[in-house]
Amino acid sequence: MQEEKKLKTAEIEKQSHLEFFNIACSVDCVLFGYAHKELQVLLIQSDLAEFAGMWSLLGDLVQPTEDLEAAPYRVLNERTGLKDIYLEQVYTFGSINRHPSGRVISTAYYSLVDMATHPLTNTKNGLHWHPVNSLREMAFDHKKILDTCVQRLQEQVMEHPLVFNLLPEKFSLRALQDLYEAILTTTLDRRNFRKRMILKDWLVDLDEMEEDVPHRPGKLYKVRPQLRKRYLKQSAAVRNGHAA
Amino acid sequence: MQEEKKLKTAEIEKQSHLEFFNIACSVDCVLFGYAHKELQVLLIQSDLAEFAGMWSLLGDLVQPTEDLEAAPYRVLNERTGLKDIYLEQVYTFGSINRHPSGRVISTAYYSLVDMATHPLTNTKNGLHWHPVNSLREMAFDHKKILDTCVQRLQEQVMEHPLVFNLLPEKFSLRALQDLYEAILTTTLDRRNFRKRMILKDWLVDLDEMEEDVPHRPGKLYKVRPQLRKRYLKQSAAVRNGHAA
DNA sequence: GCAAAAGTGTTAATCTTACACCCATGC
DNA sequence: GCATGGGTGTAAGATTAACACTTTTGC
Repeated sequence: MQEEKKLKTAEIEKQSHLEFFNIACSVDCVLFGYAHKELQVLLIQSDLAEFAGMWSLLGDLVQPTEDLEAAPYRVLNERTGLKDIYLEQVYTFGSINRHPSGRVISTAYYSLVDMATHPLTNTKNGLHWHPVNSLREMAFDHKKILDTCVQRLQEQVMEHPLVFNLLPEKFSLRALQDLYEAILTTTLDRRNFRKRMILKDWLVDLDEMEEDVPHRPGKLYKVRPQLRKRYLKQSAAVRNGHAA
Repeated sequence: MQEEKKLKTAEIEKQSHLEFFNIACSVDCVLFGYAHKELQVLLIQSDLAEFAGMWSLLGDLVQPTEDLEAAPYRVLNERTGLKDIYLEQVYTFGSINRHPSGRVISTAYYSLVDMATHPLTNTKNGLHWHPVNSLREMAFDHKKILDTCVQRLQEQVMEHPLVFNLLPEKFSLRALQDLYEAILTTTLDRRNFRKRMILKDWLVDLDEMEEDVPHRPGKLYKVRPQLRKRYLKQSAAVRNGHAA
């Protein structure tokens, strides 16, 4: 008993000097896409035996020479080629045993990525888009991270013009509403939705119509250019200035 | 040029193996108190030469053997003796140069602490309560952290029954309103404030009156006991269950 | 002309804000 | 009785939610 206590103390003593820096910091990116009227998330196969066959988010260790907030931009860029789009920090996960091969604290970010204009450049390690709502189990605590990010996205999406990266440049209000319904997993009243969007003043009426639709064509809109700067493909300068 | 590149590559190579774990993780706690009708924050003198004479938040490195979220509870407990009260993670700060003596990534938490019933047990290193609104400069990036936490507190405070730790068990609506005004740094309409509080159903009318006031005494209220459990002094079990 | 989706307005309910007078107490 | 803050209600405005019919196109 006494012996055991002494050992423990010694161990803690040792750790307090050598192992404080034995915690690694990583980022995990929840990259949301949109296809087939469903919200998608970019996943990769876990390379750990413990999680064989399970999907994981895109993550990487934070480099000693990069700002924490630069790390998810790097991951995003490495995986999709995208450089300067909206990324939001959501939460930091740090349970002792969340990573089987060591102590890793991970900060989660989410972003919205246009799957259509940024096709994956490779499918190594099973990199692929997966419908968010058909995911049950994931590697690490990534299901929890994903859920937290989906919730945050849902909270933000009505207040901020985030979603326009997920649509082509020209889109109909119906397409926009479909997207919102996919994100919020509800149905929305068409008239109220249109009123709200008009009120928000995020859209520019293009005076163009849908073509080749088997019904009455809808008007086409685009997002106001200023908003594109702020939330979508934006300059590095703006991005850095935005960091909280 | 070529030489330099080679060196850099070698350096990065080295870092990728040895120095990934050379990033330390810490937590910084923004402990809010309330006195003299002002929001206060618990500060300590910075022990670094770089920040001589400046105040800093209470922080500590995350132990290798504790969950990230356990760390702020430990810091809180070490400084105030409080064990189980509401702590919310706010944001993680990780600029390369935020800490002069090494790479430290810090996750910020805030909490609300009753200064009256939990007086400081020591004033070592200048530990003291400081009015939030008279702080200009702080050590590290702690002013930014503080500002972020104040903002989060302001966002949360009307939606959640957070503030009752900052008042005695029995309080008048006026005292409650003073507190809200201190937190939000606005004035509030008395009638509308009272209506809102009644609507929220957070309070129990004690059928008692203020005493020894030089004017008409007000009714006394307490917070509903269930809410005390959820947000205030709560059991460790509840706390652990609450972690996001 | 039929199927399919676009487009459009009004009403009721709710919530938010602004605002003024009488009341109870200590001195 | 006077100074101080306690206590109360109402009306206007803004926001949100519910709801149905006509129009345009492709086939």
